Amino acid sequence: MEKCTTIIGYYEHIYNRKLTDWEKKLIGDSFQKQIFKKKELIFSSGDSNTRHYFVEKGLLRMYVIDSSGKEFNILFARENQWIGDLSTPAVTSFYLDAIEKSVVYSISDENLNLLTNNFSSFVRYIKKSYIFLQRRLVSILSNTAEQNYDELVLLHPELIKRLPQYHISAYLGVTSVFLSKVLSKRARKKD
Amino acid sequence: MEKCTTIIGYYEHIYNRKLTDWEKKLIGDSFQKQIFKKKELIFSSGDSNTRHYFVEKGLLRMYVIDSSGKEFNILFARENQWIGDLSTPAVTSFYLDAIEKSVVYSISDENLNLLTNNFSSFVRYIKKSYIFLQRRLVSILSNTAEQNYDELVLLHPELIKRLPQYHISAYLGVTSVFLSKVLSKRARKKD
DNA sequence: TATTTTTATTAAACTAGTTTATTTTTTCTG
DNA sequence: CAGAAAAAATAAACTAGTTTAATAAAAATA
Repeated sequence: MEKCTTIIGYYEHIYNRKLTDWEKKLIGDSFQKQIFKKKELIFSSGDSNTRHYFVEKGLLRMYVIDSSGKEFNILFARENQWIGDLSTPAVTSFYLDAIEKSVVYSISDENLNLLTNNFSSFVRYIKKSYIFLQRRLVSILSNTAEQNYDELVLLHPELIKRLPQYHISAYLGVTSVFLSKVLSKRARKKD
Repeated sequence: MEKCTTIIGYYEHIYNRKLTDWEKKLIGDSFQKQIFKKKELIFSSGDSNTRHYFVEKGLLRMYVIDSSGKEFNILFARENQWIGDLSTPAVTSFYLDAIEKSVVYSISDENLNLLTNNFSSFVRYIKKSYIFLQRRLVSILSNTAEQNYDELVLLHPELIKRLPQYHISAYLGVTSVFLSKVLSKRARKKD
């Protein structure tokens, strides 16, 4: 499986030892070498079971498109970096494309799990935290403070009740004065 | 170790099986029950080797304070949720405090690693990704677009060279028009 | 329940960032 | 290297969000 030398090198670096032939075979069988040309779309919002990508050469970006069609970049990956939606195999809300012609090794979530027997609670915790944070970043980048407030009400109504408003505004990235203005304007409209 | 019933219950839920007495002892020895009163500070920016916290009862928040003294909340944790700075044992730039009187179980990063033998490359990848994203969120919340541009130039000069400016603006969460304006204004000043 | 402290509201002047459209510059391709 | 296409700059009118400061309402505590 000489085609996977970069990935094998990466793992040997991470583990700080040579890999066995068996391990090398496992890697060779799990990863798939792919070449994407400039601007090529790798996965789209709506796709499920997206793969994880390790960049050998080139530059990828993961991004979202908001309701008005605007793109917001979430992450870039260049040589020797990983990129992908950690919420896989769930349906993704991200797009992944190549900014430059890129050579990558991709792996399914299932194979990656097999490779790294990662079903411990801590891994779940990190993964969930990461997905949560990613969602937040997307919201902050692409929504107004008012939209983010509504989202918070929808997803975490208990928090709204338990938190003083100034903690909520700091969470949304706006001043307490502004949040108060937004809410009072809205309350007035309802009457 | 009956004091850790919540944590043991949590692990039994995660693993979907009963824990052995040995495992229960390990948990009992690793975790430390703590009670924090309302507004009590748990850790501060500058602290190193901060612990991970599992909330049994109450509400915690992790936040940053920007250069102008403004607070931005990064994460809240209520019953049965974890909170902590995943970049530990490195020096943290976060603050953690209790919004309500809280009962928690805390564990050191070292013990958590022992408990979940998590030295696989995938765990490192998630952890690094998470820390990276967290840093980005903090920047987006607390800096202007211009400051974020400077930070990007400082930390990732290669990216600036490899990316078209409109991808950078989308990364910073502003329009390409605005970034262009900021940069040209600054270029004019330099002359 | 009266008082103090904390939290939320309002106002007004200001700044950061958007939108749309046009022009200029740079990069890609035949 | 000419022409087309992609990216960057500019302008101007606009909106989202900030700042400071004063007032009002709600919550905690004696």
